[in-house]
Amino acid sequence: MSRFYLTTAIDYVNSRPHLGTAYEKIAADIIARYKRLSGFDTRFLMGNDEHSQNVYKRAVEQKLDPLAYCDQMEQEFRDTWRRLDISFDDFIRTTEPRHTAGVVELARRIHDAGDIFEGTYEGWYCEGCEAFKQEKDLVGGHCPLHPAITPQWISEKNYFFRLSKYQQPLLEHFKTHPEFLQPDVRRNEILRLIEGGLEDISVSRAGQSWGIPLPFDPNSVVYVWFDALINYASAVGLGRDQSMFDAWWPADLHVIGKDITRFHAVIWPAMLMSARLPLPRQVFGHGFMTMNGQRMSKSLGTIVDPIKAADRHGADPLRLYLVKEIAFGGDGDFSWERYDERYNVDLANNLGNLVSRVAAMAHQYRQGRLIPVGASSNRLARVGEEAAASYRRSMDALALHDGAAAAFRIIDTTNEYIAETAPWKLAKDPASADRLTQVLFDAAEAIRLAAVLLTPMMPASSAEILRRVGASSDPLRLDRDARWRGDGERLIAQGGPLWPRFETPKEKISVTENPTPPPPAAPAAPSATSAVSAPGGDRIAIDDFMKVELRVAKVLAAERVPKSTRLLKLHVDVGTEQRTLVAGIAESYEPEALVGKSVVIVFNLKPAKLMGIESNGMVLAASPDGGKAIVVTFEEPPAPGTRVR
RNA sequence: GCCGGAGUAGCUCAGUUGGUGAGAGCACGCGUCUCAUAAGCGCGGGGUCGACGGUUCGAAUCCGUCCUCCGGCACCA
Repeated sequence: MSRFYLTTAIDYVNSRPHLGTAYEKIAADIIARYKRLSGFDTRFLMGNDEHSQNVYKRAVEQKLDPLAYCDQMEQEFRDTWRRLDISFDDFIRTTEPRHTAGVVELARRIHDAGDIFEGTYEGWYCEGCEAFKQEKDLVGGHCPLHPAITPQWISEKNYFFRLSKYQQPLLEHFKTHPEFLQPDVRRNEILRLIEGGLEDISVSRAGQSWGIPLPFDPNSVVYVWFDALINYASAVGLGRDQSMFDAWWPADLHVIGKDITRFHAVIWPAMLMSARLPLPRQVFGHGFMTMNGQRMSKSLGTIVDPIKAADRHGADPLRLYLVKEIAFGGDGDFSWERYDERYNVDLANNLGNLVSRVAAMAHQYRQGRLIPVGASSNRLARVGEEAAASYRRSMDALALHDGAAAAFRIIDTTNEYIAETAPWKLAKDPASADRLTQVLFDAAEAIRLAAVLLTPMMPASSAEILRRVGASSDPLRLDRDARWRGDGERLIAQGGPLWPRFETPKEKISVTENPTPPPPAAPAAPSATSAVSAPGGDRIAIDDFMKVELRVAKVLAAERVPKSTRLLKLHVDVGTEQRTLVAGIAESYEPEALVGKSVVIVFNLKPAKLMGIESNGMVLAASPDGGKAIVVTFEEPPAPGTRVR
């Protein structure tokens, strides 16, 4: 039997999975289930990425051993995936010994190939800014912001991977394998990036303990990205079980988010080329999920909890909504309103109701037994066969949304067919007895066929529908079960509504009230003008707010960040000290215009590096949709350092 | 700023190599059946196909310019 090995990205464990993460797993799961249905011996891998400094820090914050913290997170992830009915065959964690074995093996191979070299990461370091400085940024050998401090020349030993060497081989591979990276938008972007030249990349970190030690220098650990990519190979036995590895490698498909395309379509294949291992057959970079048109972000409250979403109507309705609404590869939007709407239309009104009415008539007129007495309806059989063929074409091309739509064409046609044939009229005329039996049989058969096609999207619901129309649901095979079947007896089972209609309250959305009923509080559809409409049911306590320390800061100096269009580097006085911070306001403010102004900053924000500059704080500014930032200032500036609340 | 993609009905989108009077689903309105989950089915309103020029017998479709949005380079603090 031919095999199919597919993977999703492994997830950082520094927060619980949100709907965007879940979307990727659901899509991959639908592909995996489709492949099984198509008769492939399928292996579906997922996992967690644990060797990140952020994970380490998060664990330390919670006073946990990093591994214990990761164990805890693994449970959270597994719980979510179970709730969403994700049928992974294997789940790998980068802290497992089997992964280490794979990393060691691959690192050794690349090292043996001469593609790892020792280098130093070095530069001028300004203690005042706590950042490395470019030579060109220094004025007379000193940092312009700290003329009194002499910058230090610091260097750190690192190992580098000779990525540059693989520019041509990668271009060649892209040329000969147009399917390697999909969709095409992604492919073109990456092609241009490769054409623009590749730089060697650092693959190790010195002086850290959280990570996998390099086999040829135990004082360094493998850089987290290099480490993470290898999971796809270590999970199928690289460096540990050669026969298993031979059986499953190369992977047929890596399903990933578009943000990490470079790693999967450039670095990863180059690593494999260096190690003389076959390349994965395809990388698919899916789009992002937005919530009511806005990027999912914690601070905006636009994170959707996949478990809450599944609890609202069920895991299957959620899966169907995501895959049918969003063209696979493109970005997609989630809104509770739209989710409810699709649930009612597709499932309650069309599919669910169709199952109910056919079952009811089969029982009312034929005691639940349907035996075909003549030829099937030409129309239904033809639409069914056509839809099944189009479904397979779409699914093979990973056009999952089209696949789902094809299945629903059968359902729509069956509803039309019932209206046309009007079985309740046939039932009144004894002369039409055979005709009635056949009509009901055909309707049941059409439902069966649609349910088979929908199995990857809605595994549990499809099984229940198949049971109700008297068809078997275990080991389904597309080549056998996705054909119109005009023979055989059907014992129809009745049951309650598969998906009760969901009634949305009629009153219009208001800003203060919780607009939508129970499960998750559905934020009112915000107009395009307000980016900050707080979800009514998701307020924070005063204590939460008090964690944020806002203070008045006076701008002492400001300059543009080189090569950046949006960033300004500010040097500010916060009363007790002076700080450097970076703000994304260069599009609306000239640096000179800010000097001397008093602004509000988040004082107790963790430092972050932007364009190589460490930013110690964040300037508050309004961010109108599509407009330019407006910094919060004062008519009468208080003394620097004054607390704002 | 550079590169790429997109702008079609209130919303989400389809529209193959230019050619019958511009489509689908949802939402809305009307009608209708009664098997069914106030579901189904039928009909309908509504669009200067982003703007302006050009090529052509003919342009949503090809070309140019511009506007807006999105994405990547490259940065959400």
